[in-house]
Amino acid sequence: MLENLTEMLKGVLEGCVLEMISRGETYGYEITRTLNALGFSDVVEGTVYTILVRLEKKKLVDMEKKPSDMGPPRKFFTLNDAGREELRKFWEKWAFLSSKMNELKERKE
Amino acid sequence: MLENLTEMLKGVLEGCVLEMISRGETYGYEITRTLNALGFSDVVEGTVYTILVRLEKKKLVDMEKKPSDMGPPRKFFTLNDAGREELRKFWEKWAFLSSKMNELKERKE
DNA sequence: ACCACTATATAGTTACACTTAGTAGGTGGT
DNA sequence: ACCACCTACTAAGTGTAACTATATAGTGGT
Repeated sequence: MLENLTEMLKGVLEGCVLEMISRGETYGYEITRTLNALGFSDVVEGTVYTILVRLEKKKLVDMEKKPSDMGPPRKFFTLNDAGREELRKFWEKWAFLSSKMNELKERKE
Repeated sequence: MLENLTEMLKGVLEGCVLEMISRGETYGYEITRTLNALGFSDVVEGTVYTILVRLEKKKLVDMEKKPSDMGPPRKFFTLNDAGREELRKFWEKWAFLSSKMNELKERKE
């Protein structure tokens, strides 16, 4: 339906994942499905897993492996303090960009 | 003041440049100054020129070189039909992303 | 046995903003 | 004449993050 969003998602998708984790313990496959349902229909598992690996490396999330009765074990993620701070900064940046883009779009001369 | 916006600008800055050109004939140095004044204070000439080269390669803009009384000659850019179509798509994508991000942010459960 | 769904991992590619450094023209001060 | 500073463009190289493609594995239904 809509053209390729890829480039516009850079720096945004990671924030979305952080936000989703902040709503409560979740795992990669579920995050992917939620993103798809939100409207980001082209986001696939591979993309989300690389983000999760990155978040773990940056120590913004905690992880706990738990069995599932629907398939292989799941890796559940929760935000830690650093993650919450990062998320706060993310929304701050988004608000800034968003307002500037609006300013540019609506600007009359 | 605000942290690094770099990643979030990917796919956005090019659209901003297109928008600015659509407002009337302009050139790299001026676009950079306008972006800085808008609030994108870290955007430098080098970044804008690479975008302009790309836009020309993609044949979204027309270029005309003109002398300046303030320094070296300027390369003035104008949008062509393909550029206007690209700009329209850009704002469509931005509107989509923007609304989805808002949905995610405001979501209660 | 085969397929579909659930679930994770990862090497390689691409795109784009950024860094850094260079070239050049014009003005004003010393 | 020289220098500092602003104007104006170019281009090679870097870093980051989303995407592509593929592999592995558990569970349930036919």
